[in-house]
Amino acid sequence: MPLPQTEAPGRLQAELMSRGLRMTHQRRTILSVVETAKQHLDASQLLRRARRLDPRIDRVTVYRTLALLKRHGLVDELDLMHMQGEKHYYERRPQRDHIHMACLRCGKIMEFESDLFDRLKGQIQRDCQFHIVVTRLEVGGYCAQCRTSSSS
Amino acid sequence: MPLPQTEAPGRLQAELMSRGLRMTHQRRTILSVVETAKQHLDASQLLRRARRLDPRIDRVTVYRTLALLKRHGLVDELDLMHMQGEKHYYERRPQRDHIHMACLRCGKIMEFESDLFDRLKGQIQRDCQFHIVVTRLEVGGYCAQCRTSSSS
DNA sequence: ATAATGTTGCAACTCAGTATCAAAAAGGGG
DNA sequence: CCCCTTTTTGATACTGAGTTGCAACATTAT
Repeated sequence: MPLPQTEAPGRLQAELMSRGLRMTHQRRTILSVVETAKQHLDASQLLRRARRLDPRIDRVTVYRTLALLKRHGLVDELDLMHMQGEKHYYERRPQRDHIHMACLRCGKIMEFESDLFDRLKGQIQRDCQFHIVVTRLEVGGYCAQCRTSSSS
Repeated sequence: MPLPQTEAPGRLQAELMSRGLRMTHQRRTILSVVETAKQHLDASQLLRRARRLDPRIDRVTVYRTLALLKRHGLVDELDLMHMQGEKHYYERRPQRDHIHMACLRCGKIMEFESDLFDRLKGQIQRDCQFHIVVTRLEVGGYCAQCRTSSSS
């Protein structure tokens, strides 16, 4: 039974170095935070965690590193339906795209993979002759718990 | 042959009035701008157009009216992959959801409807027991023209 | 080690969107 | 038609995410 995507720690770092980018102490720190995150983090949460490992990291460096990772397709930027403020959230780009569902009542974020989604992307590429680089499918609504517990 | 969604002008206004909301001069003006827009407009573009019809409209009123329309599900808010700045774009909520494709090179926005997308939403509701209120599927990539003309 | 080049921290800035609050306008009842 | 209550508005000040410019500093190749 194959391991479900061996999330090798240091993978991001290896990717960047293989592209000839300088590996600074700050970048290493930020990459490790991104790699070990269990939830979706925004830039200021990332900064706080990075500073616990190296207090002299500046927020500008976090933004610059995130921009770098985005440019190289190593992280995806999410809005999560802008449920609080306009900040963005980040996650390592997964091997297979998934959908983000945000419960408008409890704020929970759920992820969902689907063959239909993969087929839809294929259809877009074919029917629209559009070369897809990045997709973002976000859904707002009410989760099973919130649907039954009182509202809606 | 049925008309493809008679975009009756004044429809938004009628919707809001039927919900018991006060119809002010400013709201009427902003609604008419939203209804007659041929492209996706951001808040400041909406303000400029509204001011051509009534110069004493304030930008705060535009934001408030957009929030109102969003709350009532009458407009959708788009990010269009944040290609320039973090502003949002608005469009009347269509009868059938569609996908927005943004060309990362020329900036063109394309729309696409798909049965697969409708089926995917159905699958989400069923498999995740999630009651969908709003969806946003945005795709970034390269359009047919930009793919062939020089870069890839 | 040294030099060339890329990266960082700091501070100042931009820009979209929000909060507050007194003044003005809607709409219902007489 | 006018008054009264309630909602809406405009002005202003503010917030908060993200960016820019630049001198000082770290990284990598030599």
